Amino acid sequence: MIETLIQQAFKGPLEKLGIYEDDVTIELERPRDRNHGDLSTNLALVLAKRLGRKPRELAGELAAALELDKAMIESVEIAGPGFINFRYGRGYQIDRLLAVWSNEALSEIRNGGGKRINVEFISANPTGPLNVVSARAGAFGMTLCRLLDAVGYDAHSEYYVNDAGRQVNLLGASLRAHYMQQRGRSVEFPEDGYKGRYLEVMAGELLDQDSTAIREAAKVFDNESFQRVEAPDGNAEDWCSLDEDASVRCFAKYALMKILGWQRETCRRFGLRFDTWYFESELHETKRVERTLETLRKREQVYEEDGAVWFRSTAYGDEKDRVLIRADGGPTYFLADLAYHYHKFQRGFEHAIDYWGPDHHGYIPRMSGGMLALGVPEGWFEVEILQHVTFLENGREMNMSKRQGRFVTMDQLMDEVGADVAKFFFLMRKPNSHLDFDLDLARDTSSENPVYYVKYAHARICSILEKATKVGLDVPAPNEAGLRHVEDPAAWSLAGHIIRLPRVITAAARSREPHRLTAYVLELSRAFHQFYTECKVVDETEPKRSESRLMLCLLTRKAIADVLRIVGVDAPERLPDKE
RNA sequence: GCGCCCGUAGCUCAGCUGGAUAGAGCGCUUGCCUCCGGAGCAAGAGGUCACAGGUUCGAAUCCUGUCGGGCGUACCA
Repeated sequence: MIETLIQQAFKGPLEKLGIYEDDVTIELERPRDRNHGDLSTNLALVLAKRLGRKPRELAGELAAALELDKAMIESVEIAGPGFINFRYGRGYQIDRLLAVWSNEALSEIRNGGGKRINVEFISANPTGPLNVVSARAGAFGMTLCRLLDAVGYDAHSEYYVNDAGRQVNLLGASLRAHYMQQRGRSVEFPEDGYKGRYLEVMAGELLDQDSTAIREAAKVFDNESFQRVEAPDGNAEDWCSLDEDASVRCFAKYALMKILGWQRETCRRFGLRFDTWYFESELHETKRVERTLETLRKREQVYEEDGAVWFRSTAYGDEKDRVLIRADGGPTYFLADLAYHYHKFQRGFEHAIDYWGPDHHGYIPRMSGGMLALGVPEGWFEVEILQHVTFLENGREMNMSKRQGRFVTMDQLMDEVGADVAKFFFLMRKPNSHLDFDLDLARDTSSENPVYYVKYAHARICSILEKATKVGLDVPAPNEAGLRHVEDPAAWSLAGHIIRLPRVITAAARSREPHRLTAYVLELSRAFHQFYTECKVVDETEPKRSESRLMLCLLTRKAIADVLRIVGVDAPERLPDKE
C-alpha cells in the first residue's frame, strides 16, 4: 500500500527529531478538496507542540527530507496550517487502474479470513404480505451480505419466521371467521383479529378448494428449508367440523403456508436470497427455549417473582428486569428470541448482525445483555437500526394508512417504480437517518433520477465501445502502454475515482453504510459524463489516443458494474429508447 | 419523567470517525449540440452547520446544558 510507503519514508527524518515509530501514528487521509492532493497528513500539526516548533516550518523540514519515488508520489507540498500533501504519480495510478482491471484490487481487500457472519433481516411476522418497511431492510441486509463477502467474510442471510405463538393463532382464527362468515354462519370475529382484505380473499378461495388442491398448493415448498411448511389435511369444511382449537390450527397452518409463499415470492422478486429461513416453532419443538432458560438458570441470571420468571437484565445495563416465563406459564417472545440467537451462536457463527426497525431499539439492551448472560462474547451480537421511510408524492407526505390501500406492500412499490429503483433509493441514505422517498422522482426514467443517471453512464459506455468497433478501432484491454497516453485532466480525474473503488467497498462494509456505494457510483458516473463531454473517445484519425480513452471506458464500466452488483441493481447495456 | 435517533443551502441529503475556503443533487438564473445516445456538460446566486458554553494548535464532528422533531418505555410479538 502506498500509505505504508509514505510512512516508511517518514521514519528516517522523524528519528532525527527524536521521534520513533511507536511514538506517533502517521495518519494519511484523502483530503476533501481535490486541490489538496490525493493524500494528506497532519503529522506536523500533531508534533509541533511536542517539539516546540512552528507547524509549517516543521512540515517543510519533514517534507524536504522525504525520499520518494517520483513514479509513486509525484509531488509533496506544504499547505494550510502545516499539512503535508501528496499527489500520486502516474506510475502508481496506472498500477492501481490495472489492479482494478485484473481484480487484484478486489482480492487485496478480502481480509475477513472467511469468518462466518450471520445477517438477519426482514423477519416479518407471517401474518400478511410484506410491507414496504421490509423493503428497506431487504435492500440493506442483502447488500451488507454482498459487502461482507466482498471483504472476505462468509456472510449468511437469514430470515426468522415467527410461526409460533399468539399471532399465528390469531391469524388462524381470523381466517376461520372470514371463512365462516362467507359461508353464512355467524361467528364472532376475534378481538384484534386480522381484518386485511387479503384474508377475505383467501377465505373466498377456500370456499371451492378441495383437499387435493390444498395439498397441491403446498408443493411450492418442496424444498429443504421449508419442510416445516405443510398443508393441513382435508378441506376447509373438514376443519370447521373439528373442535375450535384444532380448527383454528388448521386454518392457521393454511394461512401460514399461503402467506409465506407470498413473502418468499416477493423477496425473490426483490432479488433477496436467504440461506436460511429459520422457524420459531422449531425452537420450541427441539426444546431450545427451555434449554436456554436452563442455561440462564445455571448461570444464576434468573429469579422468580409474582409467579413469573425474570431475567436480571439490569445487571447488563437494561432499565428493568425482563420476564422470561409469564405468570400463566408461557414463555415470552423475548425468551424464544434469546434461544434463537443463542442457537445462532451455537451454529458456529462468529458474528451476528440483526436489522431492526426503530421501534425495537429499546429491545437492544436486554438482547445483548441476554447474550452476555449466556456466555456469548461481548460484541458478538450487533444490531443495525433502520429508520423509517416516508413516501412523498407531489411534494407531499403520502398517507400510508392501510385502509386507504395506497401502496403499502413491497409488491406494489415494485409495480410502481421497479425493484432496481427501489433498492437504490433505499440505499442512498445511511441506515440511521429517515428516508424521504420521492415517488415522482423514482417513477421518472430520465437521468434526473439518480438510478438512471448511473445506468445511463453504463449504457453510454457500452454504446461508445460498440461504435469504436464499428469504425474499426481496436478495443484492447487496459495496459500500461495505453494508459500512459492518457493526458486530459478530466480523464485523470475519472481515473482517480476508479482507483478509489476498493477503499469505498472496505469503508462501506466496515461501517455498515451501503450509502457510500450509491454515493460513489453517482460520483463515478458524473466523472465519466464530464470526461465524455471533454474527451472525444472514438476518433479514427487518432487511434492511439482513442485506444487509451477506450481503456478508461472499459475500466469505468467495470467499476460501475462491480458496485451495482453489490447494490443489487442491473447494469444494462442500453436503456429503453426515449419516446 | 427516562432512554435512543435526529437538527447542515428554499427542498432532499453528504461531510470518509477532530483538519484547510462546510460540499452534492433538485429548484432558480445563465451558457454549451457540424460530435461516440443532449437521457449529457459548464457557470452563478444561495450557510450564524438549531442555540449557549466547554475541551485544543484546530469543532458541523467530541463533552455539558437548552430548544425543536421522531421513536420507544408490556408478564405483546
